[in-house]
Formats: sequence, structure tokens, C-alpha cells
Amino acid sequence: MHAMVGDMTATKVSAETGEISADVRAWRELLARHADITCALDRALQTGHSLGMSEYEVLERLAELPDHSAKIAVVAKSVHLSQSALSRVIARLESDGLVTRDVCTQDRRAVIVCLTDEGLLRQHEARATHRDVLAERLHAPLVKGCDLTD
Amino acid sequence: MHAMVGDMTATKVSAETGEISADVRAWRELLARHADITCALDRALQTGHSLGMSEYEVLERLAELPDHSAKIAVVAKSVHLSQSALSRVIARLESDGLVTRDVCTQDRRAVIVCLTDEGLLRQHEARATHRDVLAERLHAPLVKGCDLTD
DNA sequence: AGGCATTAAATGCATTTGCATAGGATGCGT
DNA sequence: ACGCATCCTATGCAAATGCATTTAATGCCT
Repeated sequence: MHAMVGDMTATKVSAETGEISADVRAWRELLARHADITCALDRALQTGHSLGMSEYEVLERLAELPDHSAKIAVVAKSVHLSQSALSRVIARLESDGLVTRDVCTQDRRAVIVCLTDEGLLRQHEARATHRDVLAERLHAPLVKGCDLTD
Repeated sequence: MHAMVGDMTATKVSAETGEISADVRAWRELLARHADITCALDRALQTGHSLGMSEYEVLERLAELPDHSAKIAVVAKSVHLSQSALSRVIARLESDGLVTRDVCTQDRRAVIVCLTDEGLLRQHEARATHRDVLAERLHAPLVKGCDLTD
């Protein structure tokens, strides 16, 4: 059904002693790294470029495409947002003049999002900030303790 | 000021070709892993134990302590929530009868959170779910594409 | 053509979160 | 003892998110 990870001995021991398993430690590190970078990235993008992380990511994905446009459903596949959240992110980007939304002529249910010139410019400006924050924090040692016994 | 990571040649090339840098790839993987596990964990804890992830984490930290209690400010150090969000998580846990909140007698500004018997029980029940989800997804290959060119 | 399941996107609503602020307690300097 | 900066928690408020539902368009089957 699904793979067995670790062995019963280790599980039993950690349950008995209250020790923290390797998985939990790894998970907490992932959480800590994610929180650190997300926070820094959000602040940097917001203060420097008036963009939230979700908005930047959509711009980024579009900028990577040859024609800077795609159906919303396609963008959804590469962004970790619910369909409704993505719909609203794109609505915000549109009202900021960074993307356009046009009904797809082939499939009139779909909407094609396309980066405007201003959107492409903003993405390029923000890209440097984005790169710098990642370079600075992606591999840096974590500061915050993962558990109270540290 | 801050360390230079990578070299200008690589940066220039990726900027020109639109290639995705190693940092960005790593970051997207981190985001994808985080989203996948967070989503699964939240669903599993919610449907199985009526607990959100934030709530579970607070219970977990308290359960690891010998006396199952700590000042809120101490818990805050191991959880990635704003002070206000943590305050509300603890308020929810209290109204669910899983923790108690008592003003610290030594420092009457502080509040001591303490796991109730029911809280400890719930944490123990949920711990198995938590462990299983991590074991299943922490090292599993990622399904969702990280960029639109995949 | 008509009916029906399916798909795409938008919207109402409740929840969670963070920021800014307020309220209360502590401790230190004078 | 008084004043004042600091610390700890709670709360008002706005923004972002997910779920459920709605609206609209498509494709298929008969």
C-alpha cells in the first residue's frame, strides 16, 4: 500500500522516551526555512516593489514563457494556491495593470493571462530582489530553535 | 556586507536565456514540498482529530516538556506564528479545553499555558497521524511541476 | 438538436493571519 | 516613591486564503 519508513524499534523508542524523530526534525527544519524565506521575501518584495509573494510568482511564471501568456488553469499547475486564490491574485494584478485577462477564443470558458509591458518590467526589477533574498537565506544556518529543549 | 553567492557569469547567462537558477529551483522545491505536506497534514489532522496544524504544533511542543507547560513567550520561540496569531491559537485551544491559561505568579505580565489531560490525550492520538503523513510525504517524489516548461 | 456530465473561472462566506495598537505589569534610574 | 522605558499578552482591523457554490461554455451521447 504505502512504503514503510524507519523501523518499529526506533518508533517505539522515540514514543517511549519522548524523543523527536528524524522525520519531525526534518519537517521542523523545512517549516523554519520556509517561514524565514517567505517572511523575508514577502517584506522585500512588498517594500521594494509593492508585490506580494503570490503576485510575484505569477509574474515570474508568465515571464518565463516565450509569449508571456497562458491560460489561468495552466498557471495554476505551477503555483501552490487554490483556484479561487489564484483567481483573485490575477484580478489584483490586472487592476494594477501588470497583466491582461482575455477570454480564450478557442475555449471561451478559459481566460488567458498575459503580462503587460509594465508587468514584465516590474518582474525584471523584482527579480534581483528575489534572487538576492534566496542567495542570502536559502543556505544560511537557521536561527530559530526548532524545539523548546534547545 | 553579505556573502556573494554564485558568479556573475552564471547570473548573466541565466538572465539572458531566461533559464531558472539553481537557487530558484531549490526554492520552488521547498515551496512544493511545504505546500504538499502542509495541505495533507492539515486535512489529516482536521478530519481525524479536529485540529489545525498550528494548534497541533502548540500541543506538540507542550507535550514535549516535562511539565507540559510553558510561558506563551517561550512557546512563541519554537513556532512560526506572529505573537497575535499564537495568542489566538492558544485561546482556541483553551476554549476547546485542551490547555489552561494562568497568569504567571512570578511575572504577572506573562501567561503560562498548560496542557490538560484531554489536551495531552488529543496530542497523543494525533501524533500517529502526524507521523504517518510525514513518513509518507517527506521523502516522496514531488508530483506538481515547478515551472510551466515541464 | 437536446440533455447531461464536465470543465474553467468567479464569487459569497468563514477562517486564519499579521500589523498596529492598547492595556497591564515590571524594573530601573533618580 | 515617582516616572518612564520595556516587556508580555490581547484585540481591532484589514488582507489573504480555502471551501462550497455559481455561472458559463464545451463535448459527448443518444
